[in-house]
Amino acid sequence: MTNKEYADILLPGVKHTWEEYEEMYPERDLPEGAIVTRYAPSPTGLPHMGNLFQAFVSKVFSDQTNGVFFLRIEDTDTERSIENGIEKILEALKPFNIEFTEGAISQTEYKGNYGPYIQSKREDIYKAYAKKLIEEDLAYPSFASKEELDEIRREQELSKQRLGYYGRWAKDRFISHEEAIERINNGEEYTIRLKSPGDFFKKVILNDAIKGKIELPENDIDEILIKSDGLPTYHFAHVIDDHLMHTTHVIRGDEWVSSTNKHLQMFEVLGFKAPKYCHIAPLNKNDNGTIRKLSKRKDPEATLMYYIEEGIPVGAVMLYLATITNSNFEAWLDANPNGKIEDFKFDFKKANSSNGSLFDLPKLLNISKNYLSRLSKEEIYNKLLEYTKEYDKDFYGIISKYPEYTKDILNIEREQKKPRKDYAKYSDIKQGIWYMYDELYEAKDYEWQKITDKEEIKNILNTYINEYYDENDDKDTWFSKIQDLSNNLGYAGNMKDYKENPDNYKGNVADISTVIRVALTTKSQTPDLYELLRLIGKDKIKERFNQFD
RNA sequence: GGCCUGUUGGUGAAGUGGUUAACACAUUGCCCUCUCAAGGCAACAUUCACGAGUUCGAAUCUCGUACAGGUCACCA
Repeated sequence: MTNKEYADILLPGVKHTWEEYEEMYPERDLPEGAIVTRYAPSPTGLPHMGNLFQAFVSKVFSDQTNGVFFLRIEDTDTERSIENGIEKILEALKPFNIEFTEGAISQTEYKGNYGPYIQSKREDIYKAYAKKLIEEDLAYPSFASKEELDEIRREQELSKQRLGYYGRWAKDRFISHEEAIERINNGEEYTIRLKSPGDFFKKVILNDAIKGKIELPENDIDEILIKSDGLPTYHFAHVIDDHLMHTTHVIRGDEWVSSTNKHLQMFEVLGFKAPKYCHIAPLNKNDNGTIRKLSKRKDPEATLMYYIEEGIPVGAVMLYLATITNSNFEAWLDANPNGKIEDFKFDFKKANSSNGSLFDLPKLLNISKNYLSRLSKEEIYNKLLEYTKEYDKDFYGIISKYPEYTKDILNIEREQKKPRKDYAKYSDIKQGIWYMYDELYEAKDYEWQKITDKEEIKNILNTYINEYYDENDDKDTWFSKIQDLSNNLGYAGNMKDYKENPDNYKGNVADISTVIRVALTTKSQTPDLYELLRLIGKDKIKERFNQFD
């Protein structure tokens, strides 16, 4: 019996030969230096921050070289795959502007010439290549059951040997074709394993684009290529797919580095050119002093929905991911405040090569503050509208009723060189400006400061509104009138005077304006009082001044 | 246990044989100021986990130790 006939028996019904597949997926026609990357999740749940980070890095590198960034679904674990996994992944990623140039669109559709992009639909392809290896006597059927494998492991542990199906432990390597066929005919289940040519005591070099040179022992384990359900293992699927899809850079989590010797070996054995590997460190978190990987189950901030629900701007999240990717991004942004992520040249060498970066929420919030302060009033108004529509319907109703008024409020000290930075999230905004709306304003819980005497307060307010306040004043005359008022009532209009001789005065101009501020808003801390008064208007100011008693 | 990787201030980090060891966040203090938010200025690692070695010279190179992470599935 020839090896070819043997391969046909082991993997029957394969429609195409590997040579045919090679022709079906030719080299890509791309400009010099174009990077082809992919995001290759298993549809076992929703993507989390770590996944987003990986996708972000992959996209950034392909974008800046006019390359390709595609989505491949790795669903060879039928047990763990969830319903509508692809749609859920796409939907979760959508708000973060992760768009793919090609790949799966839904369970049944895809775009691009290298599909299908769902591994369970590529079964024939993997088998075609497995057959090639069987024909070349580089792969063989293995009948070892779960129990037998457990037994081997036990023995290895007991005798303190390296774990795995290799060398003399790989007994099925030596099964004759005849015996194999007989056992198959008897209905025994089997896998296809690689006949590993590796020597554990020799080294293979992985030149990682991020981590640099890493020496690994050659792989000598007879890794499973095709599982007994006919689907490939991750390792085999990765090698076949990234070869056929012409991935130039495999960007993945660094939990894979210790398996990379297997992958390099498979590329070699199949005669393929291996891609460049870029292993990125995981996102960590400081949990009461211990550093651990960000966990989807334990950490709310690991889930993508957290950011949407909290109202943390997606744009800020992306800026934060950019600074984690290349720490010099931050300095660049500082020098180019209106710079876009697309304009920054990312570099693998500048990526964090250690054991992981701390995912620091306070830092992200700081970036977010700056981000929000740079938006125009229209931009922030529209974003706020979007957010409240989903998460604060009452407030949504109010701000959509008064669009121009709301924009003016949001614009206080905004469109200037050093804008206010008081909000890190869309959800912070309401508590900063609620008192500007009659629908939300309540004349109670006044935060009076130094001046608390009711009669004194009334006197200040009445004098101010009747004798001093004029809506047509510009800011300077507005303030000088407050100073006049202060002087006339026995308060220092000038802070310096007050500081020099505090005993000469009942108080100072700050106390006076605080009274006005609190009477108007109930709060002692607000944005610029001049703007607030102007926006509220004289009639309503009077109304509010009369409400507190 | 084997294999791989890492360890720079409270935190994230620059740094690749000669630097006063960048920068950012946080913190503290001062200034500015009608409150706040900002902004400005300053302080914060005599030292880069520890121990040896190479070198005129080491955070940077070598070895060892400690600690941390990853990985050793018919999961990805």
